[in-house]
Amino acid sequence: MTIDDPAIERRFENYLKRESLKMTPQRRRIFEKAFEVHEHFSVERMYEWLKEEDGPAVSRATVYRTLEVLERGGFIEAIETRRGEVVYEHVLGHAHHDHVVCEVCGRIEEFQDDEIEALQRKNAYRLGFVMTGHLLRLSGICPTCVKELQLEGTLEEKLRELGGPIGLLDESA
Amino acid sequence: MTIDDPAIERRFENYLKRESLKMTPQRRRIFEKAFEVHEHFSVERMYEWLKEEDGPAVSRATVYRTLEVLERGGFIEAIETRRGEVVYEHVLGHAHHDHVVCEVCGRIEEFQDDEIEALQRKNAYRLGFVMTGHLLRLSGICPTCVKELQLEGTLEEKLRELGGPIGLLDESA
DNA sequence: ATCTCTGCAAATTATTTGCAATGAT
DNA sequence: ATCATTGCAAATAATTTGCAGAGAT
Repeated sequence: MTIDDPAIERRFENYLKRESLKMTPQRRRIFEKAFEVHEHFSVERMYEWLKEEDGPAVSRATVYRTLEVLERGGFIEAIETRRGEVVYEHVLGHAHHDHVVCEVCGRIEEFQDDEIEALQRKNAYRLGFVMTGHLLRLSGICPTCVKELQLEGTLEEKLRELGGPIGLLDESA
Repeated sequence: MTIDDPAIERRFENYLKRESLKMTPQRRRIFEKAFEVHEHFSVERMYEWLKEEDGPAVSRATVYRTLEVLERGGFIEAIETRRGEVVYEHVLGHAHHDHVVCEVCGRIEEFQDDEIEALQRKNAYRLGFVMTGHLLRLSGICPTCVKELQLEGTLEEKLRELGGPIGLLDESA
């Protein structure tokens, strides 16, 4: 673990205690890995990591179960990349942020915008909702891919290949 | 179909032609149903609707395949409700909008905010991305559910039951 | 006539679950 | 000692796919 280690791990222990859950070697390994890496990870990747490195074995089922615990506790967050793909990232208590995902290479960047947050709350409130959370994910093409695509053809062609919505655009047959 | 029928259906036909796809009775049924209903629907629900009503039979596989075509064409949009649940809604060429989903009952409301859209674009641009789309989904508790929950207990208790992140909140053991 | 679609059933993929043994408090 | 957790393998659930026959242009 790289940042804030003992503090955050103690919180995890406290959390478990408070919820009458137990600290096990498996949970510790998963927790530590989640905070050690600085990438987004899927269930499968976490499972692979732990299998490669040595330490108490961790089954896939346990990874699923533990990530769920971590998510409930607010230690990690799930991000849905595109339909079907779920990746996680740890939360360090640092300010919340949202993501921009590159449609081409999958690269994920983060950003944070208080104005957007405020406007979201305003809109929920206007509809009578108590807002409890949000998911904001921008899709786009990252600087690197934009450059590459421009070498090969027009951006529009490429967007088309990516399966963009083009049915509503033209009136002509 | 209720709104703008012939026009939108002709667009669909054009789209198919342009992509060398064929108009089949199955595709027509699915398309028309998608624009007839004013609800969000899942693959399964669409399948059930078509099975109940009469007309040319449509298999589940075809529903999957056709909804994908419709999505690519921009005729419908997929919304991911919560992890795993995907529902669709038709697009009428009307302004884009986002959603607020009730955590308790699943009710979905829509809103639209140009300021948010502009800020999104700004953030993507700042990171060097060409923005191609976005997904914004607020979670919350709808007016009805808020009322019900207040009858039974504190909102906080209930949020806790819903599995809110509570691990990072308190420092104390 | 040609090339796409459809339905079916099998295959895949992702995730969940029952249960007996193990381990944490 | 008690009660939660683990691993396994079986069970689910959701979606995809191969293929032969049917259908659209």
